[in-house]
Amino acid sequence: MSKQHLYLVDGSGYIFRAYHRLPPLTDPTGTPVGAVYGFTAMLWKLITELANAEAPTHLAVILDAGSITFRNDMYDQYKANRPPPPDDLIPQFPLIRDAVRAFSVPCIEQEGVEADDIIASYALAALAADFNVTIVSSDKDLMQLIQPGIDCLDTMKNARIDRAEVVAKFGVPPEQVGDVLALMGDSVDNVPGVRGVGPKTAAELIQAYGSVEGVIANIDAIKKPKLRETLAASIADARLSRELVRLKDDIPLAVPLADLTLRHPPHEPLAKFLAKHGFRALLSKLGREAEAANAIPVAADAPDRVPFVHADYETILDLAQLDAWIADATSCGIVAVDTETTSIDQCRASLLGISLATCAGRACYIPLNHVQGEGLLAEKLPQLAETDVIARLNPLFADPSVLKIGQNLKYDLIVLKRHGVPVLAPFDDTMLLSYALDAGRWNHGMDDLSTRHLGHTPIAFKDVTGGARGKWDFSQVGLREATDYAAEDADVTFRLHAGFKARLWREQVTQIYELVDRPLVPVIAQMEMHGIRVDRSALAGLSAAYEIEIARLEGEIHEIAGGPFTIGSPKQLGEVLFERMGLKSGKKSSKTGAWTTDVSELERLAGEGHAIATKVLDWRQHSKLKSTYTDALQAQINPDTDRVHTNYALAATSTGRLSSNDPNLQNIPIRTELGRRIRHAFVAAPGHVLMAADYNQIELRLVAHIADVPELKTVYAEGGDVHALTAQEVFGELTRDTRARAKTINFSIIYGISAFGLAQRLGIDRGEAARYIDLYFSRFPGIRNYMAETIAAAKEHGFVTTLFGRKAHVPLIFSKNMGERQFAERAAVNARVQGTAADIIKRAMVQMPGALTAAGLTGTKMLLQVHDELVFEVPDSEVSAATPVIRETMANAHRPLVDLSIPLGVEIGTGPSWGDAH
DNA sequence: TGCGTCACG
DNA sequence: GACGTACGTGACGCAG
Repeated sequence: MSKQHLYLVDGSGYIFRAYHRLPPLTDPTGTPVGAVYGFTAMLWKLITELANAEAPTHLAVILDAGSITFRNDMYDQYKANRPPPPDDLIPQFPLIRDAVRAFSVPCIEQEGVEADDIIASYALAALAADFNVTIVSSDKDLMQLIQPGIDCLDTMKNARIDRAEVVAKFGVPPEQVGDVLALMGDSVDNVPGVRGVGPKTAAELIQAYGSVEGVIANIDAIKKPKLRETLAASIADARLSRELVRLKDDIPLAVPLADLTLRHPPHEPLAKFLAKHGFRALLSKLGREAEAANAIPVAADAPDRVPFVHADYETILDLAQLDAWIADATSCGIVAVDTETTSIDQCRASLLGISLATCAGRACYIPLNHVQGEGLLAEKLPQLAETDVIARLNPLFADPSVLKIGQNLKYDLIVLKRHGVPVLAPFDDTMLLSYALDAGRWNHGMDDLSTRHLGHTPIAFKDVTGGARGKWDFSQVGLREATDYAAEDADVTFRLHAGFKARLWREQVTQIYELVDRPLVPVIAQMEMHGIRVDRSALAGLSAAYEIEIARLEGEIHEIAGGPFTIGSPKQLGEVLFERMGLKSGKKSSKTGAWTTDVSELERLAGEGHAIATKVLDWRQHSKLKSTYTDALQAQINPDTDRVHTNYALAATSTGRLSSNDPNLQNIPIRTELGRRIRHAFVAAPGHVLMAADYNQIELRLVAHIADVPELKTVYAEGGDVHALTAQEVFGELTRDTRARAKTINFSIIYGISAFGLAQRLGIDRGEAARYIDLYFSRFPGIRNYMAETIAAAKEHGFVTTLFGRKAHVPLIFSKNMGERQFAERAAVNARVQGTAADIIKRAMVQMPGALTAAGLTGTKMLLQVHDELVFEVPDSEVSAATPVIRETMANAHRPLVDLSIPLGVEIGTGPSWGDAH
């Protein structure tokens, strides 16, 4: 006969996790119930779905009764930093007690102690009574309790945590976890710990000395001087922390163990509770189909109410079927769309199929060009004709009353346009919604979003196409499998949309999404489709010239080095320079222990007169230019258009900037004459010129505005020289040299200044750099305030916002590690400025097509964006008319959303090539 | 795949 | 007084 098994649910911990993981659902009365739903579903699962050997015989939910406990007597700052629960979570606490009662499960809480203490007391009492115990929690404090007969269950990850897991996680067994936790401290609970001691150090110390007291007794034996000092200074904190994390395990049991017996969930109260809050999926699981059908479901669509069932996805093979889906989409007023193609290159990909979803769990795939067999033997499977399907879908795609949803819709927009779909509007993009909500917190790819927000990981593309190497093309995937994969993507997109859309207003990012990022999609799609003309033979000529130079330098380098080696291998180069040749003090070695051979190091050697260093630098420059630019760009020319089509990533950066890839056209050389030749290979089409329009010092202008520095604003208003002003203010005189140094100082402000960094850039010592910074701040006190306020805002919210309301999350601002935290502080300061500049140029791009059209400039095309620069291809006849339109559009791009107290300067140049347009 | 390096704003 | 040190990207070659 199997043992009795008590499950102790850590209610508080679970509620918070459910709240953050689930979308903001509301019940029919408008009460928020997302966390209640998550909690109820978890309890249901626990009671009904565990296999016999693990099934609970006894169950209790433990909650925190109040925020003041006996630990506050020990330390009044305990948990003092904890923010109050979010507004819409507060009304859910009583509902969770209702839920527990509806299951006829005891709900235990007690003033003056924490849920963890009650759990500890019950766990040990039950163990003594020969129960098995499972603690449903992922709280690290509770892991102290794990021992034979007691384990932890993380229901979110569906993972059991036993002794071995604890050892793997903490480096010590459960009975020593409390000692490790005490040394580490906990910033959330405000357990002081020992400064500078993280999980690794704490584990090492406890492994060596057994306990906090053991460490204290052996402080003198600790090798690292810094650690020894900190520990010696923190003995009181360490002892206090040890007591704070110690669980109180002898609380009298408020409800005797016998009363925790789990009875089969009584249907009536539970059904009533589920119906009241609209939890239809659970009602049907309870066998209450009728009530499920009648209940008003939770609003905001609970995406995880509906399971993912691949078999439910439909393959569309006849027109009547297709028409039914189109009718469904039209009556729903909303449809998720996804395309399957032969390539990730949107400008070359051809269409294989289209999937649609009209509801969570209701999705289909319309295969168009799937084949059976390979190569010449490939035979097209019976499917609907592409032209017929496109003709039927076009009215839906253009229907203003039907919202189209996509994930990275720019891709689909381009592919579909190339296959006869002129319009896809109105639309929402889940990738961009996620970006507006969570930029800087995580990536915005569909698989990650699905796993994170829906708790479901979609089928991986490479699993469908046969292994890592992609044995097959997606065209050869069978229709059933293709449907499982493709329809699931549309289904996931549909479900993600509901959750994101509900958060948009609440989290105040509607403007950035609706007026900046979303309208940019068709604009960028057009730019990518236009592409830019590249002179292939010019590139080939450069490649050949670089090749000769590389070969020559290679010979000379090997000669000096006394033998051949791979110059491109930093490892080998370092060994040659600093070991074989014995060059002096090539000290710097990094994490891998290898010699540093970067530009600054080689320049130092060159300055000391080592010819080999100069030659290696030269070799590096030539091989960089050849491999990354002249060779690679030739290969990127699209044979159909004879132009290069970059791909702009709209949700890749943490600050709101775009990024460019395949190929990256935002890092084409310009700073050196040698590299600049590559820019001359970017040319205008016959009868056109290239026009480059740059914002002048936009980020520094924004600093002047945001930090409200009167002197800087005046200089910008009067068209003066800001670097000259800075030179005058900081150095007291204006010379070529002081102006150059002032320019560096101004840049350092944008990046979040540090004396060390500035010293390195200026080649001066730290003290001097610190004096300049002090002087700068005393001259422009607004800047110091602005930086402090930005950092304070980041610490309060975890993000900073641009003038347009874009959020840039900086999660490391909460790091215990000082280096990481300072890094986050600099990133926060920079993100406001960099992000606002990104918003401005994005607004310019959104408004540009309309401005050009309104001026009758139908031949002028926007081709590229390089952060503060836009590149256009302009017919010769339109050059003089286009210049003022582009200038005005860019200079006024912030209006009417934002007011600026400085003007935005725009510099415009034209020429036959990009190199000539600057 | 991770690292070092270097191209850009 | 020590810590590590500018902000944001993408692509390449090497070596495990």
